[in-house]
Amino acid sequence: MAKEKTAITPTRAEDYPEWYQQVIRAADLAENSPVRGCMVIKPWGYSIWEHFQDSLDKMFKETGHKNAYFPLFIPKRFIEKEAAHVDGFAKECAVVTHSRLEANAEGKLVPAGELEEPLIVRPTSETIIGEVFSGWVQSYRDLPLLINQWANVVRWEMRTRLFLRTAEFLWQEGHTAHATKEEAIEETYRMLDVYADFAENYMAMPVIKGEKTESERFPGAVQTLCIEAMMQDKKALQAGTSHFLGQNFSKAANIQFTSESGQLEHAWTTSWGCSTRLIGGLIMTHADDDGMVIPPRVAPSHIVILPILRGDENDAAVMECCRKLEKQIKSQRYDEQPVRVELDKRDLRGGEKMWQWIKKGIPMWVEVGPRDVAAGTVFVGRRDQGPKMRQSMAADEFVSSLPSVLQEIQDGLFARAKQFREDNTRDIDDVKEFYAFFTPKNEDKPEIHGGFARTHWCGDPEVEERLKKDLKVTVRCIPLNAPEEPGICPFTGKPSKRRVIFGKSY
RNA sequence: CGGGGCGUAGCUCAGCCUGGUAGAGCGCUUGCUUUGGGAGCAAGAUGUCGUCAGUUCAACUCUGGCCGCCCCGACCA
Repeated sequence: MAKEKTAITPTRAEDYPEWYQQVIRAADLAENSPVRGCMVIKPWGYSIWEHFQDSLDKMFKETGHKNAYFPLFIPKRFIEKEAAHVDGFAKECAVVTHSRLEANAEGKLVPAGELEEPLIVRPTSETIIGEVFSGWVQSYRDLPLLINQWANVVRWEMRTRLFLRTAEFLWQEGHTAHATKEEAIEETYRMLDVYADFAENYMAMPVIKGEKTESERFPGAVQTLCIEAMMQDKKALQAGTSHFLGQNFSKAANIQFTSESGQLEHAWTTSWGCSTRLIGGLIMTHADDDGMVIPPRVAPSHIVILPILRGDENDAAVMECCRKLEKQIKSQRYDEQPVRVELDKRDLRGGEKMWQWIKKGIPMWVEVGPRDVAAGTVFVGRRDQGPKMRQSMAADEFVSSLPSVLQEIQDGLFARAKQFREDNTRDIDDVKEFYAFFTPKNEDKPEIHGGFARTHWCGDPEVEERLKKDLKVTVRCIPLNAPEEPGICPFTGKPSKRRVIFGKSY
């Protein structure tokens, strides 16, 4: 059987990491920049980020948060205040040490004006925001303090991949301070729920809510919660985190307040964030061998109109019909907003044009040619179905069905992703089976293998260390919603309270 | 930061071993044909061969330094 031609070479099965790069290129989402480790996010990719921002921002505001902005630079002494935090981030900090450039004898610019204290380009803002919060918080009446920031951060990574790990990335970071431990913990869980809601209902990316083990915890946190998603190569992607910071940062930054009973107390803080990494997750959840697939709720455009122009007397009528259709489509509403439509008038061959949009992952496209104009029909394609499954239908019927079809695509993508995760999740109670599950059959060129193993674990960090070394497998999370299920840890024979999720991660 | 590889057209790369100042495919532009489909034919544009120095009459080719990128390790939203 001849191999079907795919728009992306190689396919997922042939070479997954290369496929990922090619999808980004074909969909025109982003590209590597002249700056080491930093990416250029192109309009189509950035528009996806803007939709993420819009939806998340609304959810943050509905849960009582307000946006603010804090400095890009953090004085070194702030970062030094929280010991575990320093340990975690020191190795990946970009440091500003000079304030100007001067020409040397050879005419080359060299840094001059050394700063008295180096400035760290924020890898995350707990410390600087903590310092500022200490000035904002005096009384229990100032709490809770619920702040979010949309910003860029820098982590000097050795190896980078577009969206998944770049030296600079865009994100939001929520920072809150509370009068009581209970309230802060409640906030930590609430924001995790927001992330899970967003991932599943907007990105159509099913996630498992859970808690990180001590070894995977955020530097300086008491408790780290996360949502974990399974990519199509069966590896796990952490898609959002929410941290209960206890009083670690409030003690470091001296966030103190006078309580109702007149006591001077340290506040309890949280932080939570998600980044442009989510776009990497979106790609690896939905994209296929023909390119990107974008769920309607976060798509830059829902539908593109492709006029079939043949350079003859019919063209004017076709364009006229397309403009009318564009207006009708815009009058439809999906997700409480007008349906987003583009009319692609570019002077390109029809087939070429259609495939460009398929590769970009637009949820739907509609072709209009002279025969359609005459018959009052349109020719409709859906990205969640094969490019050959296009259908002719009455134009007005098509327009009125749009909202429900878009929702059908949204729901279908989620269901498909969830099914994939379930198909690749197994309860494993035996060490041999566990090792076999996570070992590729072809060692030279590992095939896509593994998945999520739901396995008992006694809580011993040595087990984590060994599995990481042997198989590169880690505890992705201790699921929150799983009922207690007493069992035996297959690695130590010790008792275990519940199964945890093991997997290979990004 | 350790080990390996590579920098030649917008992209992917050949040429280098055996020095004589550049090639292919894709892409781009134009023309003709084709037209409900990622097309064909023809013509054309685009390179200080990463960079600096050395050897030489002559360096993309040989030698050395530097810079950058990729892969494998340690780290990671």
